[in-house]
Amino acid sequence: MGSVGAEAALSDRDRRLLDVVRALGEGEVVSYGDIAADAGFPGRSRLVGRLLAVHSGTDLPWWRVVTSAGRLVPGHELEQSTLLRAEGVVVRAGRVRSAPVGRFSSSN
DNA sequence: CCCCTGACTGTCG
DNA sequence: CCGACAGCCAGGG
Repeated sequence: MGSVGAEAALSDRDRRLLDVVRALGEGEVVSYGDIAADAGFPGRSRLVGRLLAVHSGTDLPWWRVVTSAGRLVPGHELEQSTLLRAEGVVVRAGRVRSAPVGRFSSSN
């Protein structure tokens, strides 16, 4: 334990937000607001965006997070769409098939 | 401490 | 569908 991992520097709030993102499974897509609300911080959607932008590259499945409109992350649409499609999520014109209200599957 | 920017969101036209 | 506005909070200069 004594390792000073990046998480060690995180505040309880940030850690909780990241925890919610990590809890996402394959084909499960939610919005920034959902993450924030689920972590106990309704309305703090911007925090999630900034947090993901900083921590992207770790164990964080950032591609499972989209905007409330189902819009993919600007600048990462191609990569994100590829990752989502690989999980069975239907992506169309930089957008997920419906509103990010939970899990997305080709059979749902 | 002030000001600007941002991987956000909902409303309005 | 898209742009403009307002509300929101945090970080960097």
